[in-house]
Amino acid sequence: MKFAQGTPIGRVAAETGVNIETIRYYEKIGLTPGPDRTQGGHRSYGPDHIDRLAFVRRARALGFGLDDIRALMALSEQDRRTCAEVEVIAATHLVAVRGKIADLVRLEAVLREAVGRCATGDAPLCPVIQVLNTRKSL
Amino acid sequence: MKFAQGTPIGRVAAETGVNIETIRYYEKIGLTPGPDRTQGGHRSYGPDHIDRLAFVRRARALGFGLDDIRALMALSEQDRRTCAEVEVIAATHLVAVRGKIADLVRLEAVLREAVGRCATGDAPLCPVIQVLNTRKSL
DNA sequence: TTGCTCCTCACGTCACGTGAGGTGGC
DNA sequence: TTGCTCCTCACGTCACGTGAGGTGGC
Repeated sequence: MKFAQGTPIGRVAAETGVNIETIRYYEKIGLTPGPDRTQGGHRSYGPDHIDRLAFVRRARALGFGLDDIRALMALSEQDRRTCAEVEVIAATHLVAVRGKIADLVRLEAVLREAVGRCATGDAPLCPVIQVLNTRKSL
Repeated sequence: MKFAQGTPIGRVAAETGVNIETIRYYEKIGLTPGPDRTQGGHRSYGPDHIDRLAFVRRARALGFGLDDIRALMALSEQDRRTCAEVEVIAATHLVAVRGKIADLVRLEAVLREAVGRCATGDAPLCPVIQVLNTRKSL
């Protein structure tokens, strides 16, 4: 009576790359369904659960927020007519990612320049402190 | 007896670009010193306070964490021999910024490619969902 | 006097991670 | 039986933002 047992959470974590506590957190907030339990109360996962967690993990790796992921998971279970909605979510996220890149590239340039002047060592005042004391926008 | 009054928090917020609640938060965690108070208990800022808040704001705009900023502010008040320590903090942060940029650029490429295939409309399955269901690293 | 600004709490946000104290299962 | 894994619950993290309920100051 014990064949086809599910996978325990630790193994799921190792297979999906999602931390054990994070798996429980996703279940708690309703992002992923709660699995069956053993008689002792331990979680017992089936292949579907593992696929879902892997999906969430990849979506997180792509920077999607949990609300977006919730929507993406729902859409992924419907027919391909929903691709338009998926595209909206992904395209919006893409814009956000590009915005973050642009911001960081700007910071990088300012930091690189200031740190570079530190390295030359011939600045009268610390160039980094100077930048932080300079009254100009970003 | 009322000349040389300090600046109220609202004006400080407007001048420095730091939100009122954020100014109070910085004071609460000891990042910035608490200013004098009026008889009614209102905060009254002097030029030094305003300079400090502007410093914090620029450092935050460059992506420094509050602990780094605490250290940078302390160092900025010492002689220029501390530039080496400032440089370490800034250079470490620069490495982190570059790491984030690299991560985001990778995400951007994956998202752009998938969303691009959505736009052509001739994919059998939604390309974004496909990416999320594909078992490969990041 | 109006009403705009300021005050102090406390709780919410985002996506988890950490620890305490206790138990299942090979 | 050992000890590794799992359990729940509560609190911590980061850097704030929001709201409640009340008051100062021109």
